Amino acid sequence: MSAPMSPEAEPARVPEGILVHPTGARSRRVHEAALRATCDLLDEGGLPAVTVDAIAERSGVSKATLYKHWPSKTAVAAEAFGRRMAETVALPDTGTARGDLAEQVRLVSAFYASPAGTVFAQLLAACVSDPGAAPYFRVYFLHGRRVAIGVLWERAVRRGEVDPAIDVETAIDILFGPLVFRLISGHRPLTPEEADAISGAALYGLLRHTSTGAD
Amino acid sequence: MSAPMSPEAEPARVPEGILVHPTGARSRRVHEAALRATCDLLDEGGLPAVTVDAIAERSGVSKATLYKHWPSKTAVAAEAFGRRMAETVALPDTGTARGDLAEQVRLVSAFYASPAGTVFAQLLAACVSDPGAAPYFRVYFLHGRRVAIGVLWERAVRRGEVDPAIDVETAIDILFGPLVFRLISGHRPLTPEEADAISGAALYGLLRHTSTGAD
Amino acid sequence: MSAPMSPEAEPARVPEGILVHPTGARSRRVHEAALRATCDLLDEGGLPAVTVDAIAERSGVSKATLYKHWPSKTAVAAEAFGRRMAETVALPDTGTARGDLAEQVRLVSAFYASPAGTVFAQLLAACVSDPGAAPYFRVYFLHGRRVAIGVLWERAVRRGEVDPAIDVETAIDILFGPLVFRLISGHRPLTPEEADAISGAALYGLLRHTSTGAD
Amino acid sequence: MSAPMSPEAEPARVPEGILVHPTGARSRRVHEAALRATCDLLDEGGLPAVTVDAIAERSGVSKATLYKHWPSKTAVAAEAFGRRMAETVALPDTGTARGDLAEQVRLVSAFYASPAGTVFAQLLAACVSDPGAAPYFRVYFLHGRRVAIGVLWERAVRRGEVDPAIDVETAIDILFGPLVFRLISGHRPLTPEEADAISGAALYGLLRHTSTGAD
DNA sequence: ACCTAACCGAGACGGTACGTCTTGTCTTGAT
DNA sequence: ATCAAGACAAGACGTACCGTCTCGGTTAGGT
Repeated sequence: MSAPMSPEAEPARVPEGILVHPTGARSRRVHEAALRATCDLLDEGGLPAVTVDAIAERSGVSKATLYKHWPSKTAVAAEAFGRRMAETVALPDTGTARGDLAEQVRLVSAFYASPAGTVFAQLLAACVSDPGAAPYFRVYFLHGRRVAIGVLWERAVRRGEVDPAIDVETAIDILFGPLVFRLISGHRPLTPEEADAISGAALYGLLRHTSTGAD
Repeated sequence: MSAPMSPEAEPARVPEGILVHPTGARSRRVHEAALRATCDLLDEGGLPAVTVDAIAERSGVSKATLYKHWPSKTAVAAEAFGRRMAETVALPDTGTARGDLAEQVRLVSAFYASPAGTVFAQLLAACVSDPGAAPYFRVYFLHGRRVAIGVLWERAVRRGEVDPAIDVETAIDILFGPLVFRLISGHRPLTPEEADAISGAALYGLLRHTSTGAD
Repeated sequence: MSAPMSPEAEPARVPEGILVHPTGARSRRVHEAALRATCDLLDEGGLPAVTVDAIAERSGVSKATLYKHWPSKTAVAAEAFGRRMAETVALPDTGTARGDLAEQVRLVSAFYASPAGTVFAQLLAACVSDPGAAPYFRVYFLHGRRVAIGVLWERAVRRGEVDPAIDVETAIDILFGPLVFRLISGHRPLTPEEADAISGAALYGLLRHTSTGAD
Repeated sequence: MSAPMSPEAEPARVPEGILVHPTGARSRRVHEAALRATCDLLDEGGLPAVTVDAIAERSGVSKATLYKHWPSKTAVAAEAFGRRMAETVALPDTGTARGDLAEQVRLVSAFYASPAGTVFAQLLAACVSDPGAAPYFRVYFLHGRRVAIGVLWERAVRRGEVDPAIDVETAIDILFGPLVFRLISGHRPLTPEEADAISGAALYGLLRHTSTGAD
């Protein structure tokens, strides 16, 4: 949680792609005013409501200054959204890996189906056409989520419940990629039942479990 | 594959959300000219190059007419892209389900990593902020793909190689959702190795295969 | 009042610039339906509300047919307005020429200040950018007015009250030109008092009346 | 003659209806570039050639900026035309009021019959359907003309040649209203002879000069 | 009673201009 | 030196209206 954008501290240790604001005293004030205004705008109208002019007007930070702190409005929105959502990550602990992971898939599915999930989808989509914003989204939002789930996975590996040969990144993508796909394309709903079907298939695999008896 | 937009044929059987242009004789000419021009634009500059004005200028179809045929430029691009890609679906046949599915994941991964994959990502992203275009993308692109993979899955089910309790939709999302997630967010590369890791984990499941010994 | 556009009668005796509709039986119906619809539109929103599409929709007359009967929408509006206003010309008879003319100036001033006067101004203005419509406005509206005032003038000439050397056309323009100028440019109001000031100055001339005797 | 649009000078003393652009340093450059381009367009194709897009392209001033400086393209054209014509007002001095006024009517009549007169008519007409532009036309064109003629009239009043009871505004309208009427409606030509007929009738009045004694 | 034109409705279409919106750069002046 | 305020160019957007056109259906008048 060390503030990765603290400018005067170590401006060199910059996560690649993330701007470090100019020199540095009123910067903090500017930074936070902009993020707060952007949060409000996100609440009111989602990403479409986040306009550089709107942020400038709300926050009292001028457009020129905004462009010194972020490469684009999407980056501001990504950072604002990421910070706001940072506290909402609550890890389940059901006692078993399959229980934890299934519950987590349910939770994320519910999150995607909520208003905040809409904003998430908008940000994800915006990053496609705005590559400069992608690092912000990864650092300020995705990273925290992946770390959290990494904890679950590590626990499961330690317990010997999951296949240790599988990379945690792969596991995450298999569990949540389907949800993301549905969120974006909207070809299927994001209900708890669907979430369970997905986690079930992901945990046990698509192949037939012939093992037990004769086929 | 009867032209689904032929108006006088069956104007009633409209896939929901897909516009059927008003009456309809010169319509066909207009429709195809617009799609052809849009394809060219997609080739040259991806979705950002697809502008209503550009389509109009290239195709000789006026803007007003374009808006009578499609709800937005994204819809035109989705239909154009979908039609163009319709023929490229080639199903592997390796003899086993796990071989077929793994190969298909590799193929799709390669597709996503290609220039056309970039356009795919742009369209997917655009549909988030342009709901009117989503049906076009689903009908003209996604549908064909899902049907094709459905064939693979059916074959696998018939062979008894995969778990028949798993819905084909769920299977598809688990196999390709991770690829889509990576394509959009760019947090991980789309290499053949990664594709294999994903298909492997999806086929065999995340849980530890205790099967060998006593359970 | 003889229908000057009756086609089968004498299609040759066409006032220059006025279209004579094709051959001729349903023509009358079309003609009148269009004019009636146009009148309604003029009432509701003035000339800006008169759109070719709007006339077509209201009247049930197709656009193509409208263009066979009139060169432009302004022409339709001019004819419609002219016919509608034809009956409103009421000539004053006060006993003296100066009384008649002054009263007429007051009446016309009041007309210009009324809603119908707004439409008159719009039509006049439209004729500048739509030369094809000008003949319609002259024939169906201005002509009747000028004829009516010509009667007044003739009477005044016969009575020996006005200068017989002055052309009636000149007299008309001097009396009403100022009103038209004000109507269009809006630099001065169109009140009864102003009307009297204008007719007074026009009747007695701008020069000082030294005639009587010593001053 | 003091630049009436200099913003920082006295932004309050605004002729009603005339926009005063927001703040204002580069404003002057923009303002003049737009007016110059508009003048060129007026020369080449009259008011119909004056298009917001055309002005923007020619002048390098963006459309959005144009709309911040003027309420409509007609307003730009009116200001451009007015400024351009400002220097052309040359007052006659024949020694007598009737000579001066008659000559002025001839001059204005000739002006109306010239290409510039066509533009004048177009602007006058456009102001009917574009009320926002009318103040511009009055302030930048009509006002100068009326002031100039006011000088003539004052001189005539001082000389005791004209009726001092007649308001200068009324006199102006009676002398030039007929010309404007003819210009717009085109019912009569604008020849020098007609101009003399008009000024003669206006100066001496319509009533018969009878009266008293010998002529 | 037909038959053959002309006429008509309906409305799609290309074209042109509109007025608005957002982005990212640049300038000015105050702190 | 930094910043707010905001003007500005660029260019896409979606709409409106125009005038032309193509399509069938209808009506009439000549046979």
